Amino acid sequence: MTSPPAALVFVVDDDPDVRQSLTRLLRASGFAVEAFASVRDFLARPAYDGPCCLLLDVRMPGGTGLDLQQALTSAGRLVSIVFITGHVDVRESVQAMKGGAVDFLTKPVAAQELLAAIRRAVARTLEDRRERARVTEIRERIGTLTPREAEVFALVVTGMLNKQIANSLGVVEKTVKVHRARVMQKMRAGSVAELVRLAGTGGVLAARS
Amino acid sequence: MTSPPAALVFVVDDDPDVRQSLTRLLRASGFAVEAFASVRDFLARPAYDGPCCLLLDVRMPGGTGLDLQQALTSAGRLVSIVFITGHVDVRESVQAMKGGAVDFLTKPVAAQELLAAIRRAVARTLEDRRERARVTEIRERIGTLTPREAEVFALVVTGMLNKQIANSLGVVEKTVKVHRARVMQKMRAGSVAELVRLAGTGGVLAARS
DNA sequence: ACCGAAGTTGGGCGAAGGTCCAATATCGGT
DNA sequence: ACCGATATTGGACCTTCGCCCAACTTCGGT
Repeated sequence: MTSPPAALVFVVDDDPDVRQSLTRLLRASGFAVEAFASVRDFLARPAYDGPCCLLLDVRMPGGTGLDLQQALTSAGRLVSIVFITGHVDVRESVQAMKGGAVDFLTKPVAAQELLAAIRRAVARTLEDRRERARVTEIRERIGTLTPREAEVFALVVTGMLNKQIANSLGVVEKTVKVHRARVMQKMRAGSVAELVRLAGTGGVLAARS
Repeated sequence: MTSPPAALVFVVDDDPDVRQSLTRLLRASGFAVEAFASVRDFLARPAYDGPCCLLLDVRMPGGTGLDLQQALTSAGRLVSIVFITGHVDVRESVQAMKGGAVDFLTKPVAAQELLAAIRRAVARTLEDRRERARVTEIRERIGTLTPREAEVFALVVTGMLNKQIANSLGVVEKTVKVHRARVMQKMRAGSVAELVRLAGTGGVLAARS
């Protein structure tokens, strides 16, 4: 479709012929491709942070695709996965899907089906990473708050008035104002509404008042 | 575990023997069970809003389990599903999992595995329904807002000041105050923070200021 | 023609929030 | 012992908000 490579697809399969044909198909469809013969080889490659996805054989000597899926999840490496398998094993497919796989296809794979799955996987990778980037950004801002500021922050997003917060913390209202102002600065919030939203996506859950 | 039935499990399978044995197993484990021979029979039963889940055979004459899954989703009937199948079909399992199934088991099923899946399904049913109930409640409150109030509502959760909202709507600040007060009443929000959270779970997405 | 809901505007008052100014005490690290 | 970060408090000033009172217009249904 597009002239420049739409995304990078990592193909991991122990069968050279399969790698060959998958690579050809994907390249013909405008994707960049890097093929690996084993999970080990793939993990040796430095993480890629552009648009990409993983096309993964399930059963391979020296580390299965499901293991790799687990490993990537644990390591926090967000790469959406499309599985391909030559063996008919429902248990494996279910585990893969539970683990967040985008799709789980059986050989022989219809080209259109594969390409559609790949595109969805690339899109999901991007979306997941965007989301995580947002959360990380907010968490970092929260990290710059002093303990006291963090307390005030948590109470402000609860909807408490400065006076109430002051009572709750055992200090004077004026002090709360100072902390509050600093919180707004550090969190780069222009309003309480924004602050509440930041708290939400940042994981600072406000208890019901 | 518990003496009173923990939950109601709907078993749908065309094989009488399977229904029999599943029913026996589940009852022995403290679940209440209702068994049906077909999708049609199950759909004839009025919806149950207590803790429950669906134990569903995939292939049956007169409507497959996957069809039922689709139908329930479309109808907005939240019942988590555990599939059981006698046929090894990866495509079916993947579709089921994509459709939100809790698990997809193959015959013969290990009792412990089945029970664990059932418990997870019941828990998810409850959780999903609680979540939907919350959203519905909030949507209903939003529904009581007049058009103008809804506009003010949307702008307030953006973090705009009354004065800015007034300019944006071409009215005087005083008017905005009136609408705003009514919004707080109708939405039963005690603070802007609460209002923002209500807007979030209610689907009123505040554009970035 | 009448009535109620919705939208609008007015005044005034007290509470709350934001922003300047400046000051003090404590604690940990240099 | 000194310094910077943190936490604390004070005052003054202005803005903003929430809530009380009341009033007017428009629109749609009875």
